[in-house]
Amino acid sequence: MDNRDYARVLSEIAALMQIKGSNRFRIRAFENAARTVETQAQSIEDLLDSNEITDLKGIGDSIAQDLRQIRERGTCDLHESLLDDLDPGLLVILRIQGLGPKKVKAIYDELQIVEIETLRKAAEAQKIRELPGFGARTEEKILSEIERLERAGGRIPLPRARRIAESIEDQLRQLDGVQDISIAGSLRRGRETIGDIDLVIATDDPAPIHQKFGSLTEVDDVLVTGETKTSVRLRSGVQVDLRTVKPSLFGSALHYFTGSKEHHITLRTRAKRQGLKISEYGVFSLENEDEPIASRTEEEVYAALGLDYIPPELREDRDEIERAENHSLPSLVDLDDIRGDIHMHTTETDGNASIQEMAQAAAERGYQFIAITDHSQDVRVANGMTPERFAAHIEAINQVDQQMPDFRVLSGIEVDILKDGSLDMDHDLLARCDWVVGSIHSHFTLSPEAMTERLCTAIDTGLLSCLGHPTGRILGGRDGYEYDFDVVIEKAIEHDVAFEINGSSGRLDLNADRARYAQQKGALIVLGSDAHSQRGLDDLRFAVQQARRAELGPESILNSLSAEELLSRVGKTRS
DNA sequence: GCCGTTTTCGGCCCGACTGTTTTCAGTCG
Repeated sequence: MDNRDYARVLSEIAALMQIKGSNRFRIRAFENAARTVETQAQSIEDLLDSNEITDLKGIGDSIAQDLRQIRERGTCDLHESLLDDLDPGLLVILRIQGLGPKKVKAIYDELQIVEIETLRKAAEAQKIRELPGFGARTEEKILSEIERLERAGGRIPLPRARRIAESIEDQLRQLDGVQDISIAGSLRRGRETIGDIDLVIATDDPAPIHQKFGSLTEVDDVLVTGETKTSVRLRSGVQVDLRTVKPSLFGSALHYFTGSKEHHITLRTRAKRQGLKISEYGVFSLENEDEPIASRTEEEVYAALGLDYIPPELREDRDEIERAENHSLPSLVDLDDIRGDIHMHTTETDGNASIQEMAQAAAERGYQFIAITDHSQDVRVANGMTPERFAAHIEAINQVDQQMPDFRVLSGIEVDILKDGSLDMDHDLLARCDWVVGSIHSHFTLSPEAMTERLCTAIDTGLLSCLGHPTGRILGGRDGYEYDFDVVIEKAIEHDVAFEINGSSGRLDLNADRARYAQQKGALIVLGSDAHSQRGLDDLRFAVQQARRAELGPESILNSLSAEELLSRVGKTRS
């Protein structure tokens, strides 16, 4: 079992306890523990073995005991007894927006409904509106939410959400009276998947802005309208929430709507001890709740709390508040620190721009170098290169390099790591080119032992510069392949092979938790866009943002080096 | 159930909006 399996059981316990009406702080304890387990890069089973599990934030003796039982049986006493009382189908029903634990419980108690399909039929037969506390509006909402859930499904990958959000943001920015606007929520924090999009606008005249927002062509349905808040559903199925505030309150509102919820809970608890209160309207002293001490900017909000500014990517209630207090927050990498991109494709394989065009586009973005890394022949769907084609491609890349005086075009390849760990290209050609991304594109379902062996064998060739998309996961698609991360990290360190954070839309791989872990172990980290077009180069910003979530500064990111320095740092054992 | 500048007990964030209500519980973020 991997960490997600443990986290799932803990989340289910929290959700079932909600429906049962248990103590809300006990529920929160399980929610917190689930989050800690899920974002832990180190395996929970190792931590159980070494008795370090209770060192994790939010995991005490009791939950540690539950985790041991989950390892033995896939469940634990508490989980089982909750499921004796309640039905697991209720967890699915709880996902319907507008139905919280109380309403789910009422529907269960009165009508014994535990399945979406039965719920739909009951709603269609107008049985729901007869229940106490329910009405016709709630019943209609349930039906439309069920339909939406089935159409769209859960969360969407960050890059896609970002593009949708920026298009809406651009339109709203043009409106009269908009003094400032920002994307907020989990999108601003760079979470890898997004439930909905949050926008905050500073204005003195909110009414016409809410009205315009509700009538954008992308909007399918207006869900909520108030004086300060409008929620809409786009035709794409994505929900967008807009909040407007007076310009003097923009900072505190943006801070509030950026979250995370957990960051705020800890922050507010701490503030209360200091005799302060925080809301979206600012930081207040308890003596004077009329005038905020700070509200205009996020920097002022944090300063009023005696804290250094905490970047959105770190606001996850890990240890950032303590570190902001004692001035030990890391200084995070920024897109401006990036001097080059080391993973991209051209028309030679499955890209749609030439070497020249990619180099030009990268230079226009202010980069100093790129590596061209087309596929090897095992990836037939991508028109992978034979050794003959690759040899000619190296020549072509070198020619472009010579034509660009202040720019380096490194010759490279994304070579397939085959099932047995051998590399899908002649070794002398791999040794001759500048940069080798080693990636897995086949046989994803080997045993963890075989996969570990496969990766180590590939690294042992001494020919790799980095591992491309090192876990192979697809956001909202397949999970990554499993292997012993610690063993591969060690092997990669031995041969100076970097781990890529791949920024392409569906990947974000390594994810932030793993990247943080690998870097702390001493591994090298490099960012790649995996671009298949000039515009695809912009995806590097998603890799940068995951690196920021991983708490990495420019000194930990190889892309902030010059091409020469970069090459001297990796694959030192390449002969 | 967890945690500790309130430290082994007592506390655990805060406000907007909705829908079903006649003053507020439930939900969401």
